[in-house]
Amino acid sequence: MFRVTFALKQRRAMKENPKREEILRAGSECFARFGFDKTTLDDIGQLAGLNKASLYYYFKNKEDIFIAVVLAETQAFISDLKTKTLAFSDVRKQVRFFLTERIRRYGEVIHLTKLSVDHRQKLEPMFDQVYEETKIKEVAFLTELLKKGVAENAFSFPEPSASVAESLFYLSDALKNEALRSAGRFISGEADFPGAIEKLERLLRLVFR
Amino acid sequence: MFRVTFALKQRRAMKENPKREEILRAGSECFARFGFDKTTLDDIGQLAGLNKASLYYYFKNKEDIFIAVVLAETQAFISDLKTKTLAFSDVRKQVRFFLTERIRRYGEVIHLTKLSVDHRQKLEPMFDQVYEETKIKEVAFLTELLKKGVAENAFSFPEPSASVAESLFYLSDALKNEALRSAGRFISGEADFPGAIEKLERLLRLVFR
DNA sequence: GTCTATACTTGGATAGAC
DNA sequence: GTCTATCCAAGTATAGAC
Repeated sequence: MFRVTFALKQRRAMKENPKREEILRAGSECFARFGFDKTTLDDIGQLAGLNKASLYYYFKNKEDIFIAVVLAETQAFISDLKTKTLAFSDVRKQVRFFLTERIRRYGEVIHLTKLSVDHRQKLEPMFDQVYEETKIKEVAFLTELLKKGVAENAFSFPEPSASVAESLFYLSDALKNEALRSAGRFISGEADFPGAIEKLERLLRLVFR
Repeated sequence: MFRVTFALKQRRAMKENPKREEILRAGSECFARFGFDKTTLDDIGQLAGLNKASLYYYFKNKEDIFIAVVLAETQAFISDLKTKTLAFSDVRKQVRFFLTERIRRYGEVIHLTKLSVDHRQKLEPMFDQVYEETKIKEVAFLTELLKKGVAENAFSFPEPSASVAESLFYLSDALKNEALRSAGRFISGEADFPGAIEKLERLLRLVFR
């Protein structure tokens, strides 16, 4: 329910506000290059072709721009992940790709989370919110994949596909987060994503026999 | 003459001022990560373990720190280049490596030149100075290589080694700069150094028969 | 030599003209 | 909707205590 409201707001914002979109593009570029702290509203404004004061017409403050950027990037990330997943012909390969790729690709998006300790604490609730949003969609997608696999007799489970999907998703996520945490959370650099992917693949080999 | 004075100043500064050295290390790290504009004196001070006001005991201002960092990095770059060059046994290979490697390696040092247009104009004379400094040393080194090659009968020229060295050096430099300029000078990113190296190597094959 | 205090400049944010 | 003017906080730089 919240999800629907949210998605609608997003879609409307995107379709009916080209300037807002432009600001998001500018923000995304600046945050990626400089990180949150080192990005100024002048940076974003100049890139978007607007006076910095005008940014406040579209967003509450700098953090709000950042949140919107993270949200948009996450959305695009998931959307692209689904497309790439469905390009595989074999359902097992789809499941495997979806679960491992989201770990690997997380490393590419993570530049957005170059935050000072101060801002990290302030923005953490927002991250959790985006995270919950995304989780629901991802689990739903994975559930569809599994159901399809069961229907095609590619594999079978003693439990409902939805529960299996949730378990597998949490597994993938736990491995991703562990890789992150061991490298200092929200600090880019040296998270061992390849290690996490390797662990996950070994586990999938067991699950699929 | 200027060169000698300069080198002495450098050496004394390095040997007798461990704190100054520490500031340069801190500055180098910050400038590399954030660029000149986005680096604050607090960033450097904290990393060097000094109050930002104390930085002014060692340096005139922020630009002065930046200049010293560029100088030190350039020095280290050339010194390392010489060592790596002399590791080759064949004189021809030494010449070839020296001329191509300095193009390739320039790309790694270039992060230091992430400057706003404003600061770029202000600091350009300084860059030219460092550049002239370095050029003399590099040409001298290349001249030695060529003389050695001639003495060993590895190759011969109708002109003095010093003039040939200068010509070859300018060639290498022109190719480097062209690659830079086509990508927007002092902007890192997409300079075509591989292309420049390729051109140079083809030319060297002609020069050495 | 290093720091605190402070003058001056730039960045984040608001008010209000157009 | 967008901008100028303006407030307050952070950044650059200086003066001066210790």
